[in-house]
Amino acid sequence: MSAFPLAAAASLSSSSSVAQSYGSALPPAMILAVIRENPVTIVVGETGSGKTTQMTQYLHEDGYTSLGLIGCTQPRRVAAMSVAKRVSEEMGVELGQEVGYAIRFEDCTSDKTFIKYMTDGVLLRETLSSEDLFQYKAVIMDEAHERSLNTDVLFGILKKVVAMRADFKLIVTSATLDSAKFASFFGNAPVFNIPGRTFPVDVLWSRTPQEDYVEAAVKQALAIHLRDPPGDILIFMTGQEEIEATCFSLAERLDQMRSGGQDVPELMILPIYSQLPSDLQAKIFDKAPEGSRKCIVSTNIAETSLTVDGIYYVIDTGYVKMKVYNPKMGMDALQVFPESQAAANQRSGRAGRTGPGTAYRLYTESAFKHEMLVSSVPEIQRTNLANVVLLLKSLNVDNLLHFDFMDPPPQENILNSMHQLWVLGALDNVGGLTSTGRHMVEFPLEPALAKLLLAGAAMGCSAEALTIVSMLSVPSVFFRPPDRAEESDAAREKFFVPESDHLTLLHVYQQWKNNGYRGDWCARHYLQGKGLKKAKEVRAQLLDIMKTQRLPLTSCGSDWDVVRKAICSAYFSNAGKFKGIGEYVNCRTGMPCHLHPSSALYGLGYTPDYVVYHELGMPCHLHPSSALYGLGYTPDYVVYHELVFTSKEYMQCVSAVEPEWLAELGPMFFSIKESHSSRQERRKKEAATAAAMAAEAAQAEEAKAAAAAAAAAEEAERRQKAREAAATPAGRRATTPRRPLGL
DNA sequence: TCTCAACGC
Repeated sequence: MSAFPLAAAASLSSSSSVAQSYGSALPPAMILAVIRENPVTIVVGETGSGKTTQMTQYLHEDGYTSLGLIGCTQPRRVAAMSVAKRVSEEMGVELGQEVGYAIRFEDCTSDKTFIKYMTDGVLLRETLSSEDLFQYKAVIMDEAHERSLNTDVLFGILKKVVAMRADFKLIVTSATLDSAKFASFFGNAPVFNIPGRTFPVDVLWSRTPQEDYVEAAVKQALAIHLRDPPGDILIFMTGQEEIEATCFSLAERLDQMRSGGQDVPELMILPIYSQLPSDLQAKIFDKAPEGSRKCIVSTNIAETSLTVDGIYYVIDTGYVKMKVYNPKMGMDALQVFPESQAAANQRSGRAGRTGPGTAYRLYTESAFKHEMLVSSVPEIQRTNLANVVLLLKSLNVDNLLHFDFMDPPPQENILNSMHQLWVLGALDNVGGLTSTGRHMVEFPLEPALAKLLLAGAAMGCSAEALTIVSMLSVPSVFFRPPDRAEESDAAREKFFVPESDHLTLLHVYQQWKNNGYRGDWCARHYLQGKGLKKAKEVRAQLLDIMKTQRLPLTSCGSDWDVVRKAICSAYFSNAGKFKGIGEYVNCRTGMPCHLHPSSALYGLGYTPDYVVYHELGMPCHLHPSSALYGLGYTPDYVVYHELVFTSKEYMQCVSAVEPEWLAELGPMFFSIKESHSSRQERRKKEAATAAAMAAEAAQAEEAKAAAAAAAAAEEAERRQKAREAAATPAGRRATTPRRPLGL
């Protein structure tokens, strides 16, 4: 048996009611003995304890793999891949053979595989085809304290598996903070403590609350740079805008000092956030030249996803951006909240990976103790659960309100998600799965996108739907370097299909295909080649699933109106009705959604005689990245992929739709009837004594509407022409059908 | 009032 590097310092503590004690030195044999004797074991292992790579090998050496697989789940794909690679190297086998990994759209395992690393979402999906996970003898849920949505659902499912199978072992890793809670959820499971090998970090508090934490962080970073011994600095901010402001201000202050004659050593200022193009991201791993140091300004991405060595100083603003779902509004809000105490400790810990470090917290100790939650609200309690509901339904969980969640989500979220699925035709009137629902659950997609594929198949445009769904399943392919924002925006606009952001994505993909899937073509048009390639892979995998589902692959050619209709049938719950310049209202909830001034739909309007009827109305905005933003024509009705409140209620990924489609495809929400205003008009006219005058008035009204419509059409045409003149992607006009919508 | 954290199936 290989040496267990953790054993020397490992100890076993017990949960409240299991009074076992194993002393301070714990050989692997003892850990394995406890696992043998208990169906569930909680392992508290700090970062750097090596548990992720060692535990699977121990279980293998203890014979668990002779009868089945050992699975180990990770919250992130890169972790699943890199850990599998390392373990395969340690065991001297080829990756993908005895040791492999599986992530969405990528299965790197074989018949020989007995240790399998995977994302927790993959294991969750596997429970669909084998409810008791019979192929696994043991599952290790790593980083379970992060409490991802999938982890939490798996908790409930694996608890059942443990109850069903006496031969199954579950090992859950947790942070110290949650170990008692985890142990109690799994029936007083024993708890191991495996100390990590990180260095101590001095925590320094702000004496007074900071009004402007960007300014405070800049000052602190400069103070460290000018005063303290070598070692790199990591600053945590909430988002891209703050990061850029911080970087700018730091550079400016350094310039000022130098031009004032001060001798300031060099400081590499490095922003990092997920939307940053990957070549710029990679710079944070460059070593600072001798005599200088680097200062990384980061979002949460450096809290868990990215680990940079050499950090001795952490500056923590104390805030974090989080998505919170509001079921009443059907909207996500992306808002800044104080971080949790657990997150603060995690951030501080980033200063202690290479040597003893210092964490500067830009808030008071009292704020930490009294204003911060001990740990973050688990994702399952603040998210749309449509996907989870669909999955549990297909696992025959009849009553979701009684499902054994460690922290149950608000009942309202569950009921709202069930309603969404009913609306999409995935659930019947008594909450059972329909055949549509059974088709949908086969796709590793959110329900609306799965529905879009099914609708595409039914309407003869599944090839186009497939491309759009694939493009929405990868990070945005539009490349927007902060220093070339205008150029890249102009490049993006050349691909715009004015009536639809969804069709714009389709257009980009088709152009890329027409240009031989070339990388240099991507670079020229400010597109992420990597993302497009990924979309192509995703498309192929989804196509495989479509084949097994016997769904036809058909193209509608250049008749893209059909595609918009398919989009409408997936997204009619997210319909917005034109309200005023730049402003829409969600037809159902009354939620506001605004057109962004750069939308194609912005700035023009007309009044239809008939409307899709709904009294409520709240504004929603077009996102500035939308093809519909500010380009000059305004459809009366749009559907959107997602509504997120940031500075405003912004719709993301918007398509114009015909009102009669909404009535046809979403009859539970919409019916066509005469609008209030046009009814009044009619009655007025009826009351008029002179029939001739009334007719004249009507004529005048019509002429006005026609003129407005013509003007709108002309304007749209003009803008289109202007864009075409500027556009370079070959053949765009030839392949993009368009007509001014609803005019 | 012209822009969004980072994860995942």
